[in-house]
Amino acid sequence: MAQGRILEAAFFSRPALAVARELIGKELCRSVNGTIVRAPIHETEAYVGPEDRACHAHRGRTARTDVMFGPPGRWYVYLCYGMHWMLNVVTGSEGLPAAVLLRGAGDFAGPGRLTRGLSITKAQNRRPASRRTGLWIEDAARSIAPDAVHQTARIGVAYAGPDWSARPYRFLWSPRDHT
DNA sequence: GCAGTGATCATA
DNA sequence: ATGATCACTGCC
Repeated sequence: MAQGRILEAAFFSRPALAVARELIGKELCRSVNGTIVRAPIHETEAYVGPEDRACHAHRGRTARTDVMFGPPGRWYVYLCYGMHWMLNVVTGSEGLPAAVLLRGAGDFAGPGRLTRGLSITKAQNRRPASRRTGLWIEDAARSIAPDAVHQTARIGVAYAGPDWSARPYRFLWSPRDHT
């Protein structure tokens, strides 16, 4: 299978919502022990900045959220519920904390299953998305029909309050949908 | 429906 | 030092 163009900082240095939408259909690529796995991304969520009450950076710059304040195109990986690694990519301008959570790719449905399936842990935290670090994203050969990308509220963010938790910042690839 | 599991952060 | 919280998953 042909390799696509590797997405660089220019792709990620835009608002999280645009990046989250356009990541649908791109290929998440993981290299472990010389074997490369390419998984089409089918579910993402945008965490748009410090004003976003669901975004970890809403609480300010801490040891954990520091990476979101840095340059775009780096991985933000953190542990949730003591056992699940969550994989995000930092977006937007340096100094403005925002990120996109990768919730599903290939056969992996759910953010915790995705990281487990691709052997992603805190070892990838703060590293750039690049071939060199073994975890990157490529443009896909296939194109996604615009009406195949759906939006819903984000999952598991009720703590953010009715306004922010209801915003349609989750993007889903639903190729078989018909209306 | 809810327990597991441990890093993180606010509070002291 | 302590306790609450948590961008989830799997099993009841």
